[in-house]
This record gives sequence, C-alpha cells and structure tokens, in this order.
Amino acid sequence: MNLKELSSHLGLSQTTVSRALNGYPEVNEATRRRVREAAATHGYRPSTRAKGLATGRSFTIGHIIPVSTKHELVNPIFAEILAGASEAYENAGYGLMLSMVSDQDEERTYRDLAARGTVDGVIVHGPKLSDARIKLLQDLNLPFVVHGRSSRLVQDYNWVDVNNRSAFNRATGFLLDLGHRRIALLNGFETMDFAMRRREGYSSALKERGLSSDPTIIAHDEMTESFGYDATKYMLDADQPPTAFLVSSIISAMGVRRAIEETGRQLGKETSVVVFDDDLSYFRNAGDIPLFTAVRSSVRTGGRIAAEMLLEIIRDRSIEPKQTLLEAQLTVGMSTGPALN
Amino acid sequence: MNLKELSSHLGLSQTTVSRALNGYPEVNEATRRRVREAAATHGYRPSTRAKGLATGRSFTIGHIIPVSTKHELVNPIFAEILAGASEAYENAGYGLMLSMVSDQDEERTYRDLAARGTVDGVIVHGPKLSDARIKLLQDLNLPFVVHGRSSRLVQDYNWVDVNNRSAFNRATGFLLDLGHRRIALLNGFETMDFAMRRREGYSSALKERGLSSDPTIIAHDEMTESFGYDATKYMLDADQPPTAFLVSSIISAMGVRRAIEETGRQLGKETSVVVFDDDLSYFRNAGDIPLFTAVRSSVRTGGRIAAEMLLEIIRDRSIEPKQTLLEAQLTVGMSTGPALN
DNA sequence: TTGAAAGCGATACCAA
DNA sequence: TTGGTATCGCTTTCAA
Repeated sequence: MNLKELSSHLGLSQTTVSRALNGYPEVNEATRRRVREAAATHGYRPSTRAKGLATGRSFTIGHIIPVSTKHELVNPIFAEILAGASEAYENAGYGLMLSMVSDQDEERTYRDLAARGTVDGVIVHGPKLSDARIKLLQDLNLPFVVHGRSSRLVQDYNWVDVNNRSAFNRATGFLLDLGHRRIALLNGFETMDFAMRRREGYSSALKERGLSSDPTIIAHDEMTESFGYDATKYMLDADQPPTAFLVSSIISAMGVRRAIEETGRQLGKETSVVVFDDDLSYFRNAGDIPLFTAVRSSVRTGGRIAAEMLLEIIRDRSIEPKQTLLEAQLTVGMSTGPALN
Repeated sequence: MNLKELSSHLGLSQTTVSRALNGYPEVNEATRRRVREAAATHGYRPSTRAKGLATGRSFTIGHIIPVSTKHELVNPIFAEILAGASEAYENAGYGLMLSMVSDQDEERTYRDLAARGTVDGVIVHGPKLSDARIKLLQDLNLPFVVHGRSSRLVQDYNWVDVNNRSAFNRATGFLLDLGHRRIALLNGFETMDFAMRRREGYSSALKERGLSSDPTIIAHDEMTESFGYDATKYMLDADQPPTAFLVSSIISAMGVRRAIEETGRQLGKETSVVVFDDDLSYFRNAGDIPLFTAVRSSVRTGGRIAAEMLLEIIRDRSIEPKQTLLEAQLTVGMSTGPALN
C-alpha cells in the first residue's frame, strides 16, 4: 500500500494524507483521525527511498568500523557501542548503516557515503592521536561525532569520550595508596588516542607522588589474552617484578591472571590487577561481587550519547561543536589487595 | 555532481551516461570511456535513494540482532558475523542495515522493514528451536537467510549453519577416548537451536559407548564467565565430580578455568576442558600453541556465506531454498589431557 | 548508438 | 482546510 492507493481509497488527495500523517497543523482533526486509522489498518508505511528523495535526507546514520586486516579481529566492544546508538536511532526513526572496512578502504567509504547521500551523518570509531578522518569529514561537509577524541588535532569538532586520563590517574592512585610501587601498565596501541590518554593518567599519578614511570613495565599492543599473558610472564620473570598490573582491557586481563597464577602467585594477594572495563556483565561474579577491580564505563551509554548528539547536529546544522566527557567509576573487586613486602 | 549535471557537462543525454556507467552493451566504446573518465574526475556517484526509487530496490540488507532486555548483553560473536557479511556486501555494492531490538519489538521491526522497502532481504540471527520469525518473513515475502537453524520447524527455508551436532559428538568422543567418563556439559539456553544440537551431539557420543548422560552435570544458561565459574564450582564440589568439561563458549570457559584452579586442580591434568570457539584470535597463545582444546568454526566465514547466499537469492528469487552446513575443526590444546583417576 | 519522456513514491509550494 | 502539480535523481521504455 502506497500513498497514492491510500489517498484514493480515502477519497482525499495525497497532499492531505501526507500532511495528516506527518502532523501538519492545517489538517482537520476529524480528517486526521480518519487518515491515521486507515493507515494503521492497511499497515501503510511511507517508502524510505521516496521520502528520502523528496526530502533530501536518508534518515540513516553510518558507523564505519575499521577492521585491521593485519590483526583479524573485531573488538567486541563495538557491539556495545552499536547497541547504545541503535537505541537512539530507533526512537528517532533513523536507521544504522554499518560498514566494516579495512583502514586503507576507509577514505573511499566516507567519500562514497557522502557522494551517494547514503547517510545523513556518521560516527567515527577508534580515533587515533591525529586522525585524518576528521579533516576529511569536515571537507566532505558530512555531519559527524567522534566516539573518543583525537588529541593532537587543533580543530574543533563534536566528540563524546570517557575520561580515560582521570580514570587511569585514579586507578594508579588507588594502587599507590595500597602501597604498590611497581605498577605495570598493559595498554592498547600507542597510536590510539585512548591508549595515550590512559598512559598520561598513569604517569601523572606516579609523578604526583614523586615517582617516575619505568618503560620496562609498560607495554603497548593489541589487547588479546595472549598479550596479557606474555607481557605479564615476561615482567614477572624480570628483576623487580611489578606487584600490580593496570590493564586496558578485560580480555588481556584474563591473560594477566593466567600468568600470575602460573608463576605461583595469588591474584589479589602477591599481585594485584586493576582493569579498564566496559559494563559488560560477562565477567561479573554472581551475587555481584566483582572478580576484577575495574574502572568501569558504560560503552553502551557512550554510544547512545554520541548518537543523540549526532541527531541533534543533523537537526540543526548551525549549532556549535559539542563535547561530552563521561566519568568512569572505580569498583573494587577481589583481584586487588595491598602490596605485601 | 548528479547525473543531470554530468551529462550536460558531457553534452550527452542522461540516458546515455546512465547506460555507459551501468555497462549496457549498446554504448559506443569511445563514448563509454569518455563518460567513465568524466565520472571519475568529478567523483560522480549515483544517489542511492534515486537509484533505489527507480529500480524498486534498496541495495541494503538488514541484520536484526535480538537484544534481550533481561540479560543486557550483546554476544560478541555477532561482531564477527557482521564482519563476514559486511565483506560480502562490500563486494556486491550493498549496504548493511543493523537493528538491535528487544525481542518484543522484533516483529514490528520486520514488518516495518518490509513495508518501507528499507532492505532487500534480511539475515536472521540466533534462531530458536521453533522460531516464529521464519513464518513471518515468508508471509511478508521478504527474502531471508537464517544464520543457524530452527529444527522444530517443518518449513523449507534458506540457512547456513555449523554442524553443532557433529562438533559436539566428536569433542565428546575425543574426551571419551582419553578415558574420561564423567563429562560435564555447559551449554547455552535450552530454547536456542544451537544449544540443543550441541546437546544432541554430546548425548549421542555417550550413547555410542553405552553411557547415559547425567542431568546433574549438564547446565543451560546465558554463557557468561560467572556461569562457567558457578556451574563448575558446584559440579566439582559434588560427589563424583566431572573430570572433563565441554563448554559452549570461550567466555564461560574462562570461568570454568578459574573454578578448576580455585579448587586446587590443574587444568589439563586433573580436569580437562574442551570449548566451542570461534576463530577469534583473542584467546590464542603466542606461537600458536592453543590454550584451550577447541572445536573451532569461523563465524566470520559463516556470516560471509550467509550473506552471499542471500544476495544470490535476491538476484534470482525463483531458486529453491538452499542450505549450507559447515564443519568445525578440532584443535587440541593444553587444557586437555587423559583422565587420571 | 543516442535521446526524450514517463515513472518510481514521497514532500512541499502555490492556489483555491 | 484541501488539492494540483513540480520536484527529488535516477532507470527504462519507446522512438529516432
């Protein structure tokens, strides 16, 4: 059933039916009711394509997720971000167009989306310290919100980020308060903005206590279980092994735990672990006693906020660039205890 | 730059330019070259909406992921399926429309997609034993492929599935060959098709050796880390504890490992674990020595195959329902050893 | 081999 | 308060 059929069925013009359904004020209330009822009983829904062509909008938001061909894995955190964003689009009558592309195809993808008008705006995922996508999107005049930040850029742009710096500053401070002095940092790739901000938070906390950071107990890599395991094993075997580990991902933290136990140490006793974690409930204990001590931030909420910001920008493209900084929460779990020696 | 502008720039009609770019044979080769070059230099891309309106297609495939509000978590495996599917769409010039909806909104979502013509077809995720979506989609006449199966239905429909039954039959047989007689099964929800097929494979392997399955060492639940931990702890504390665990998810297997170690047992010695795993590299060891013994299946490949099947169906809607059954691979890792008792 | 014009299904402007 | 009609940017049929 399309508009033409519905309106001829009602004995009205397409104009009136369209106006009635889109809430225009100049329609007689009785007419509007009749139209609404007929639309409901016939299950009429306006064609997305036709509506889009007429209005010049697509009612679709693009999410472009970089998939590195080198490492062949998708960070499961993306699913949570998408779930949050999807919620926002659902409420606003928008759709979510997902593109998972290798880094070298990314520019072409953005240009394509812009030129074909496939999307009304995009969310930028996984920003690097100095991310070329931001300038590209500004040049393309395609509305966007960065989920994260790109700290080395001077441009003003829309972003939603969790306060990684403060989160890691507080987590490090927490471990220092417990008496730990050798705190290892297992972090994501150095090119990633979030990783550098976490490292800054870690370093600043040490500095505040007059301690300097030791590069031999800092590692940057892809945050797999085996990275956690290998790095921990290596550091624990060295002279002056760390008594605590600050880990950028729950998956790596599983490897850290394995290595700690394999070397005969006890988690939360001889060696402590604090992890940066999403609110994923996968790794929580029953009865809500958390296994890991974690700096928690709901990535799903972050995704929803970024999406809502983008919709607002699309609605009124004249508004000034907006930024939202979310704070993470520290939850103390069994994986952390005071430094022993 | 749109078709009108490009064609007037070239001094040709829109018809000819359209034909040249879409590979119609009746175009002079010299003309075609001229058109292609001009299109490239001006970065011309046909508007998706206009093309869709003219052809009656959307060049978009929908993926509807059920998000249960009760459990509030998104299975990370979905990200891998989407990555595989995305690859197929990329090559075919299609887009991927993602909808994450709570189970109760699912029917409305499907009806909406069909009525508005937002998508040309959908992939059904996470099928239940008897899944209502299949009949709904048949009624809506919307092309679809199920990623998995719905075994209690008699209808004929398109699906791509991994052979869960054979995978768990072989895994159980492998443990039996090692001498294990008390093998626990930690599985997904009983309503899920994959979970019941895995259970059947497990039971049939026991039966083949004249053994019967013991319900006290079979658990069905959401496959979190804590489920793995709690169930394992409980079973190991009981009389006649299992000497091996067959686990439906790597995440739960992390909890299984934790419980095994906490009770003073050694993984791969006193107690063995075999896990059903995607080809996710998160949990592999460096040097490719696998930590877990796993029945591996590449979910990414499964997603790609399902997507390719759907595109083929859309291209030729008259073809008979198709089915593809993928076999999983057994990889022996450190988590498994002979039964000691 | 090329072009004119109709049509896809909505919205929105201008009249009545 | 309602309707006629142009328009969005393509594809496709029919004619030349």
